[in-house]
Amino acid sequence: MRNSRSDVVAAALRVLDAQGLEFCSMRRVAAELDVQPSALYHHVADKQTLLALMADEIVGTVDLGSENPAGICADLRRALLGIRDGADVVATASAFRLGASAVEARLGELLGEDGARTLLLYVFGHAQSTQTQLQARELGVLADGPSPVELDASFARGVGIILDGVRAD
Amino acid sequence: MRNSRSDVVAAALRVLDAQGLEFCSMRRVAAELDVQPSALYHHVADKQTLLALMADEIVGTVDLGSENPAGICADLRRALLGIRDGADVVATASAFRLGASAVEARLGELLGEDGARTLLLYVFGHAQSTQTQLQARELGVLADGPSPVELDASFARGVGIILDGVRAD
DNA sequence: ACCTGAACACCGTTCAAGT
DNA sequence: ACCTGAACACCGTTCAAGT
Repeated sequence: MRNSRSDVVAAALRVLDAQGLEFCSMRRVAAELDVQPSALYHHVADKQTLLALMADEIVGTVDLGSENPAGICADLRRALLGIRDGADVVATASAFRLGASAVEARLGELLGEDGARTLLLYVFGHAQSTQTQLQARELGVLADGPSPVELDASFARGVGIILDGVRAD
Repeated sequence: MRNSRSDVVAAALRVLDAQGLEFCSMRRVAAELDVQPSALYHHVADKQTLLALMADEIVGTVDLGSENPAGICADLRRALLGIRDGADVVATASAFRLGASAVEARLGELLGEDGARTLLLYVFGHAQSTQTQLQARELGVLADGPSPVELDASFARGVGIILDGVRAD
């Protein structure tokens, strides 16, 4: 046995974190494993499937035990921001199978379907925008804009607004 | 004078609507204009810039006169869904310059910054997910899932939740 | 089962040169 | 000012063939 499917996913996540989604090509993932590009297709149907598996891995670390929706959202955000372009990867993959995720199911139990959906879309959107801004800042493309602390606070306020709205229903 | 910058943007929007974002390449936009790919770089710095101009065009049709935030959101959604992959194009482009858009400024006047931001991220996320689902349905990849009417309703409920939350603040 | 090697049909972008 | 032609360094994916 040489490489397994999870070796491929792990290598892809390493490439993602090191180079970003733009450069996370099948060819670079193959190179990370010292293997020809075509070898990947023995483990994975296509790139889209690989991205979905990566998304599962990223979201899999979220703690669903809590009764506190704001806590779950914060933990999801932590997971998304924990790897380069994580929000993009998960948002794109989830768009294809919203309702399939354990996080949405758990939030649905706590808040109802509409609340869960509203909250999730907000968390993805905010995390995506945060990650894009922080990267632009690193590249020196963007000088101004909110600091990380301000972004944390703005995230929390948005979650608060939505939770207030769910309760007001 | 042969082609202008707006000719390029218009051609790109035609290709986008006909083929989708995945196939909206610089080479295909050039072909749409009966021109070599390299000719586009006389009008536009790179593909990212072209996508930003397309996003401006898409969002430019939104009516900002109304005092009613829900109405503005509905109109923004109409604009995003009015062209294939419009939500994706605008969401990606806006991530780079949130705060720059006229829509966010107008919603900010009506609701405050946090409310405007929360609402906008939700509208983008919902429209993106809607567009992905409808396309998957067309391709026969997805058989079940909410109908267009149900998607409209779920959108309206999400907007309602957020507006209730803003008022409860 | 897992991988190589070679090929196919694409990309975005640059740059000298033409009109 | 606007465009061509040619090139460069990439893509994702397929498929026969090897072990």
